[in-house]
Amino acid sequence: MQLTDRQKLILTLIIHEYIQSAQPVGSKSLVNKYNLALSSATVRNEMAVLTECELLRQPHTSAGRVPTEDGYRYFVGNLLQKSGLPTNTRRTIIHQFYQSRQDIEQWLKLAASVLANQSQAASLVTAPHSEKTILKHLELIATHGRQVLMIAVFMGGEIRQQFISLDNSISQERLSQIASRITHLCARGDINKISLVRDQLDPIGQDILNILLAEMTLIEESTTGEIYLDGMTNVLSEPEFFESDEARQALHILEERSLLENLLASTVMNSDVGGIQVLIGGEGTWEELRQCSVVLARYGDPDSLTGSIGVLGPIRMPYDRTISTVRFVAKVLSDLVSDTFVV
Amino acid sequence: MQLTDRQKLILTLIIHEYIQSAQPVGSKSLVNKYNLALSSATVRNEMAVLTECELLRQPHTSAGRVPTEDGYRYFVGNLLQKSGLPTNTRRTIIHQFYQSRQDIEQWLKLAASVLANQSQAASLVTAPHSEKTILKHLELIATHGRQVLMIAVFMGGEIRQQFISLDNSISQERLSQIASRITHLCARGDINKISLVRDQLDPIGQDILNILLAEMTLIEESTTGEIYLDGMTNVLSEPEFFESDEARQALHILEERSLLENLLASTVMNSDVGGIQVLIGGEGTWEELRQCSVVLARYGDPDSLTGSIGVLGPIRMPYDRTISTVRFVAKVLSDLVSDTFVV
DNA sequence: TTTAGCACTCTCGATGCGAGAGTGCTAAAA
DNA sequence: TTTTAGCACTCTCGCATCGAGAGTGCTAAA
Repeated sequence: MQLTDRQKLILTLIIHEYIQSAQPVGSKSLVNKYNLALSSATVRNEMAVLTECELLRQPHTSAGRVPTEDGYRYFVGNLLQKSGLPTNTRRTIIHQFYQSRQDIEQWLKLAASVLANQSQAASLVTAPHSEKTILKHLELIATHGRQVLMIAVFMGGEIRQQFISLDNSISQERLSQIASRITHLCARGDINKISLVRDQLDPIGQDILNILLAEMTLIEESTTGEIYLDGMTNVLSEPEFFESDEARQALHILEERSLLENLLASTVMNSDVGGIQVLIGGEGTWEELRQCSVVLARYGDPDSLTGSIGVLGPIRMPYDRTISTVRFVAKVLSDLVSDTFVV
Repeated sequence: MQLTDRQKLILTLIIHEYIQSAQPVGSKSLVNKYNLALSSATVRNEMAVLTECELLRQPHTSAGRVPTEDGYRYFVGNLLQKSGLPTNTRRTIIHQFYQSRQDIEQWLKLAASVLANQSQAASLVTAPHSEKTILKHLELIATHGRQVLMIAVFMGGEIRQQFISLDNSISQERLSQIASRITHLCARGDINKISLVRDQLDPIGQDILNILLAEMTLIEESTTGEIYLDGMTNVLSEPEFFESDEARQALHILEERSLLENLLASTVMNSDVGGIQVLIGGEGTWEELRQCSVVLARYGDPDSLTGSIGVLGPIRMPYDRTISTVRFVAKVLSDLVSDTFVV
C-alpha cells in the first residue's frame, strides 16, 4: 500500500481533525481549516482513493470521512513521528515522583495517576514481577495464641504476608530463630533450592517452609503483581461512550482481573522493555475492546524485574501524545526500579 | 406524618414496583399487578395524599407516581422489616471466605466482590484501621548499597514498608540488631511513648526511629486504610445512568480517594459497629451522589480496630436486600478480624 | 367511604419536511 | 495529465405535527 505524500498528509489531517471533533470530516471544511493550497474537489478525489484502500470510511453515502482501524494503524505505524513530551511536562512529572514517598506502592499509584491525567483516559500499572521468585528475607511475628504472621520479602521488593495457625503456641524468640534460620538456608535461593533444605529444619520449621513454598508457587504462577488502575471515569466523558453499554464493556475488562491479565500476557509480555505496543480496536481478538485502543509498555529490568503500564481510551485517541507519555512514564519507572532494586 | 396502614401498603408497593421497572407506576397497573381488593380510584385518592406528604412525586401532570427521596427514607426508616439473607446465600458467602487464603487483603477483596455481586452495584471496603497506631514489630532489611527496606508491623495487622537511604552502607546483622532494639524499646507503645526512647539509641537508630515516627504520624492522620472497590461497572447498567454524565459523577466519588474518605469520615465514623447507615440521594450534602444511594456499615472491634464497608447504587435500589447483605458481610468481617487480631 | 365514569393532560413514537453539509461526476482550465 | 469549478444528488438532523395510550382529578352515584 503505497501512498503519495499528499495522501499521507490528508490522512494525517483527517485523523487529527477527527480526534478533536469526533465527527466525520468533509473535504471542504478540511481545506478551510488548514488553509490547504488545494481545492476541495482534489481533496475529495484523494479521499476516494484512501477510502478505496480502506483507510477511511463513510458512515453514510453523503457524510464526511472517518478513519478506519486500518487507517489508525497506518497512521501510528508510518506517519507518526516520534515526538517527545514537552520539557516542562516532563519536569512536572519527575517532580511529582521526587515528592512522593519512597515507596514502590506510592510510585505505582502515582504512575497510574499521571498516565490517567496526562492522557485523559483510563490507565493501568502493574507492580513489577520477576520470573524467578527468590526469597530475600523471612520474618515470623507472634500475634496472639497460635496465630503467627508470616512476612516474606522477595527479590525485587515483592512482599507477601499471611497468617498461619500453628498447632501449639510458640514464643517470639523461637519464631525469630526459625525465621532467621530459614532466611539463611534459603539465601538467594529459588523454589527448587528451598525444597532441598527442608530436611535441615525441625518440624515446625518444615511446616512454615511448606507454607512459604506454596506462597512462592502462587507468585510464580501469576504473570503479574498487583494492578493499579486510575482514570476510569475519564473514559466515560468521551462521546463514543455516551451509550453506557459500550463504556461498560470497556471498563469491564479493567475490572475483571483475569481478562486484564490475559490481555497483558498475550501482548506486552513478549515485547521488549522500552518498546511500545498499540492495540487498536481490540485487533479482532478482544471483543470487549472493539471501541477502544490500548497503548502498552513494559518497564523495569528485562533480566530480572518487569511490569507493565498502559493507557486505555477510545480508538479516537491522541496517539502521539499518549505514546510519548507512556514511553516517558515507563522510562521513569524503569529508572526508579533499577535504582532501588538492582541485585 | 402519620400514615394509615393502607397508605403504607400502597407506598411500599409503589416503591417495590418502581425499583423493578424504573418507570412511574400508575394506579390501575398497580391494582392489576397485585390483585388489590380496591379500585384504581381509591388508590388514586391515596396516592394523592402521599403526594401531598411529599412521599411521592409526579414527573408530569398525567404520569404515574415515583417515590421521592423522602419517600424512600420513610420506607427505609419505617416500613422495611429487618429481613435476613436466605440461608443458602449465607452459606455460599461463608464458604467463599473459608476457601480464600488466610490473608486480610484477600478477605477485603473478597468482601468487596461479594457485596458487588450480591447487590449488583458498586462496593467499597476499607482496610481496618485503629485510632491508636501501636508498633508491634520493626524489621530492617539490607537491599543493596545504602538502601534499606524498613517494614513496620502495627497492631491490627497494618503493614507499612518503605525504602530508606542511609549515609553509609551497613551490614544485615547490624540492621537486625537495631530493629530488634527498637522493637523492644517500643513494645506496645504508641507515638508518644516512642518519641521518649529516642535518647537510648545510637545515631543510626535515631534516624530510623524518626522515619518510623513520620510514618506512624501519617497513619494516624489518615482516617482509613487502603480502600478496595469492586463492581463499578454494575452501576453503568442501571437505566438512570444511561446518560453517562450522571454515571461519571457517581463513579468519580469512588475514584477520588479524598472525596471518599470525606464521605466515610462524616457518616460512618460516628456510627456504631453493627449499625447500618443509609444515605439516600446524597442527603442534600453530596452533590455528586444526588442520583445515588449508599448503604454503609462499620465492622471490626469498636475499641481497637474498625473499617467500613458499603454499597453504592442508584436511589432506586433494593434496600432490603442490600441492607441485609451489607449487614451480613460486616458481621463476617468482624468475626474474621476479631478472631485474628484480638490483642 | 368507595367506586364508576368521564373529560382532560402529557409523553412517546411515528411521520414528514426543509436546511445543511457532503459527495461524485463531468467538463473546463491549467 | 492534473486540478478545479459547478451541479445534481444523497443523507442526516432538528423541528413540528399528530394520534395512541396511560394516567389523572373530579363528580356523582352506590
